[in-house]
Amino acid sequence: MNDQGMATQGGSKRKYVRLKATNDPDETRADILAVAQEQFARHGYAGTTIDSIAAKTKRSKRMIYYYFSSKPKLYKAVLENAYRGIRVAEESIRLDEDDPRQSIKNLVEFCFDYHFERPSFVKMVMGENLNDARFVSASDEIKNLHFPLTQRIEKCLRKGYENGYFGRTCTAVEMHMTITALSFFNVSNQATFSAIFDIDMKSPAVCRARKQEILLAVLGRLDTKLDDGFSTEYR
Amino acid sequence: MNDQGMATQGGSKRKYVRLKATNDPDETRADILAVAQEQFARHGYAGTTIDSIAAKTKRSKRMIYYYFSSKPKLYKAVLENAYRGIRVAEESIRLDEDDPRQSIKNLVEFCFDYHFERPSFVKMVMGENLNDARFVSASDEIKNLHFPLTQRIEKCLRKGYENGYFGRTCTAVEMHMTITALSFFNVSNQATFSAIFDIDMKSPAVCRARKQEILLAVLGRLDTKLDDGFSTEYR
DNA sequence: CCCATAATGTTCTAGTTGGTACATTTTTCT
DNA sequence: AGAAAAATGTACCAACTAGAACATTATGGG
Repeated sequence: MNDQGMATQGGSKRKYVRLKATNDPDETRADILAVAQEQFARHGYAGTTIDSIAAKTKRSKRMIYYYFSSKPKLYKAVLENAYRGIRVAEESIRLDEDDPRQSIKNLVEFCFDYHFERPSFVKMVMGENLNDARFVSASDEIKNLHFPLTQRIEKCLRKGYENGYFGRTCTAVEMHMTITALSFFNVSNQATFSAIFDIDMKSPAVCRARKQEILLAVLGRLDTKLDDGFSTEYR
Repeated sequence: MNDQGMATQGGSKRKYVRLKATNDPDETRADILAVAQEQFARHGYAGTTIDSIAAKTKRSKRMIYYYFSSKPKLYKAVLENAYRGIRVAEESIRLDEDDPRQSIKNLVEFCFDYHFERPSFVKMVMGENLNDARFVSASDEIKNLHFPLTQRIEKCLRKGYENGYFGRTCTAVEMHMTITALSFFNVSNQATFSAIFDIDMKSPAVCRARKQEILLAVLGRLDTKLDDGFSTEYR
């Protein structure tokens, strides 16, 4: 792989990429990053030791400091990499279907699947929240990554409301939060929920049912007219 | 406080409770437990040091080992205490209203508020999930605490469906999961969401709107008939 | 009032962990 | 080929941490 001598996606600025891989900084960086994500996700920031990362790496501990300088900087690199992943993936969601309900369905399906298939991303985000989002707050890159999606959702919601597909509407951020919450929780709290209610939330059947459930709640939110005889205002 | 010489709620088995509080095991235990919950919630299991707990306690580190033997046992005590708290509180939710939609509303409101007001409980649960629910799985007490609520929810859902209040129904566990997910996420991911979308999710206005949003989704789920022209089956 | 015991304080240690100093090999450029 | 620079390996340390050893005080029954 990468034996064409072409530039790699990594941050290396060398003119010519070496063909032999005895010393391979890009590979080393990527290796460290992948192992670090796995470890930080599983054991949290404090629970992860640089030694444990190094042990699972093809290179030595020295390399972690060589490329990432310190534990917090390594963590930050992992986190930004993770957020970049979901934001890029979101671009491919189809939100311009003729029937906006189909767009919302696409959104739910993407969100559910993305989280379900990437538990270590979910755990990274959980870790950040336990840490009061210290690293997310400090990263301009992460904070500037979300605008596109909410704007597209807003467009979709407006279309659905104006064309009479949705009886109600809500803000794009609220919609995004609802869908994300349901998709996220399905993974983030899988361990305790599975243990307490004695179900296997990873099984295809349960997973399928849950996805359908989420879709019903989300579409129900946009569709319902329950004003008849029951006020939803809080007393 | 507790100057009547009556038995305290703690595990002490002394016949007579001391009136002076120079040595006060119940108080010491409770103090340690509260501080420990706060610390474990904020910094996770690995991130919390016994020394840091001791420093915030009125007593010394020695007492932590005196009453709780080890770090994992202290953690387990904190966790069981936290779960006991919510299960007991759940008993007071009114789920037998004439209008089952009101029951569901009560449930949503309770769940939302309980989590919102107890971020450290939420964080404990997050920590457990990051740890693959190791302690929850090992605690029979926690696992046997949930039955009452789901049974009551099921009764409420059946009544609502049979009496025509709900156009659809679902299992009690699904309903519980949906409501919990939305309420839980609102707290668990507050930090990253607030940072990324630049909103203050702790403000009363945002909080109120969010609660309403959740209620609409949940009731919408039970109410909607969207079979007209749009199938929710996955293709 | 005295003593067994419960409750608390102080000091130390063995093991870990983030990070560094120093040494060595590999690659690139001329 | 040979020197400079990049990449990697090894050995080590200072700080921290869970827990234990040892010492002391407070309490309540007789």
